[in-house]
Amino acid sequence: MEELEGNGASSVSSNEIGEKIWVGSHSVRKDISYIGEIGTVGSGYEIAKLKKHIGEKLGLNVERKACVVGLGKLGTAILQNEKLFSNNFKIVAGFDSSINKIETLVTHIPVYPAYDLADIIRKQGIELAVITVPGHASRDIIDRLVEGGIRGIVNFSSVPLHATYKEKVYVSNFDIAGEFRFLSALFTMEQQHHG
Amino acid sequence: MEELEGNGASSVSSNEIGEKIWVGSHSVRKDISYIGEIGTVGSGYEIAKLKKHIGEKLGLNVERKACVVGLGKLGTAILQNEKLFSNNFKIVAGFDSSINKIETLVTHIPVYPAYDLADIIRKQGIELAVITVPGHASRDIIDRLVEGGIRGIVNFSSVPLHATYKEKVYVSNFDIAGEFRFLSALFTMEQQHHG
DNA sequence: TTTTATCTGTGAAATATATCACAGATATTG
DNA sequence: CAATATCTGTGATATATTTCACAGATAAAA
Ligand SMILES: NC(=O)c1ccc[n+]([C@@H]2O[C@H](COP(=O)([O-])OP(=O)(O)OC[C@H]3O[C@@H](n4cnc5c(N)ncnc54)[C@H](O)[C@@H]3O)[C@@H](O)[C@H]2O)c1
Ligand SMILES: NC(=O)c1ccc[n+]([C@@H]2O[C@H](COP(=O)([O-])OP(=O)(O)OC[C@H]3O[C@@H](n4cnc5c(N)ncnc54)[C@H](O)[C@@H]3O)[C@@H](O)[C@H]2O)c1
Repeated sequence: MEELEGNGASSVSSNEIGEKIWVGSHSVRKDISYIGEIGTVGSGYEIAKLKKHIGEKLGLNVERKACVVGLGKLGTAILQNEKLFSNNFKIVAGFDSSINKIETLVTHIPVYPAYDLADIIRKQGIELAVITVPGHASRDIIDRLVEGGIRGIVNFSSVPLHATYKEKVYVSNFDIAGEFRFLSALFTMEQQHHG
Repeated sequence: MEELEGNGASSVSSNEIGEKIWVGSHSVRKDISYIGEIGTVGSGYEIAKLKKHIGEKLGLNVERKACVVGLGKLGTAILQNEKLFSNNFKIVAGFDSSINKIETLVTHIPVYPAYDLADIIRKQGIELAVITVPGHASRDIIDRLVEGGIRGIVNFSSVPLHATYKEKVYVSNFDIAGEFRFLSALFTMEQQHHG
């Protein structure tokens, strides 16, 4: 979108969108239609209008606060990469159980001891978290995140986490080793089908 | 599985598996049945046998080589975390375009300049790659990985990559910001449905 | 052995998702 | 203005995935 706007275009067709994201124009139209009739027959979708509508429906226009739990190698890499986050997500806190880590880490983002987790999340209204603690600690961490009222979690620890639907907390598991297994399975199955 | 074996159990029912991974016992049975009839009515699945069968069908018993492209913060975190990888995945190489990075990085895993990418992958038979270069470079990197005969890619760069089906290369995109957007969308939609 | 409990494998039914096809509205061209 | 090209929104169709229900096999108990 930004790319197209940069090129001076002010509207875009379902076909163009489809090509960009590798899906059929049918699907693009159908998906967009779920959030309302906002296209113009003959010319397509007005980009600014489309972005506004999607943003409103999906709550992407409001700024949301995020935190990182577990400031090891991976956690600090993410913490220090806030430029990666689009302007509606802000990492406002880091947590670790090791006081040593907290005291030695140099970053302009406030870092706290992990026992304050639930409290700080609640007080600051943090809605999103990235978990980068060792696997054995992740179960405990998610419980406390939920206790603090977290809404969404990206879990990098090697043990897959399931948030209970009842508590309305959504979690995505990012597991490199698991993904490697999945990818291997894909291409071995392909080979077994004779390739 | 290992957990259950540790407890002395030698077989497991679809029900028990389902509880562990939060899916219905129906689904467990159906999925397992796709790779053959290996269960025993009345007592369930013999764990050792089950693991062997799944491993063979999905190619998880053979050791596969992996590499990391882009040795920045994120890339080195992954490179230095090889304990994270189960014993059938081995990171055998790292790549970066900056000679400086390559020379200063301390690790026991060999690191190479990025222009050798395709060659080294082919010669060493590397099948899997993790991309952790800045977004603008990822398109080029994937082309060269494919050229070198890569089979699977986990892409951390912020631009989503699609491997062409024709070339039979599978890619998974791990995008934290994107996942945050997705999670936000989930819980805002829930709120709009009145919660 | 007989009875009862357990558990798999799978056809069938129910859902969900993706794809298609086209009426009808707008834009563009001459 | 008329004719043609473009493009959306959506009902209908097709495909895929989940869930269900149960026959029939094995194990355990009596
Ligand atoms: N750091 C994170 O937490 C994080 C999280 C999610 C995604 N990402 C994404 O991962 C990527 C890397 O993040 P980072 O924080 O490690 O950045 P970084 O700048 O620390 O590292 C990037 C590395 O890639 C190397 N590089 C650049 N061009 C290259 C090329 N053509 N070939 C080979 N190597 C090349 C650079 O020399 C550098 O070492 C970015 O796209 C970022 O958006 C980062
Ligand atoms: N490093 C990677 O590339 C990578 C990739 C994928 C997944 N992971 C997973 O991410 C997790 C972290 O990886 P890492 O390499 O950063 O490990 P790490 O050991 O460098 O960091 C773990 C950090 O978590 C902290 N911690 C431990 N228990 C805690 C608790 N109860 N509360 C708060 N903080 C606690 C530790 O003090 C440490 O700083 C691991 O589960 C790993 O399997 C890592």
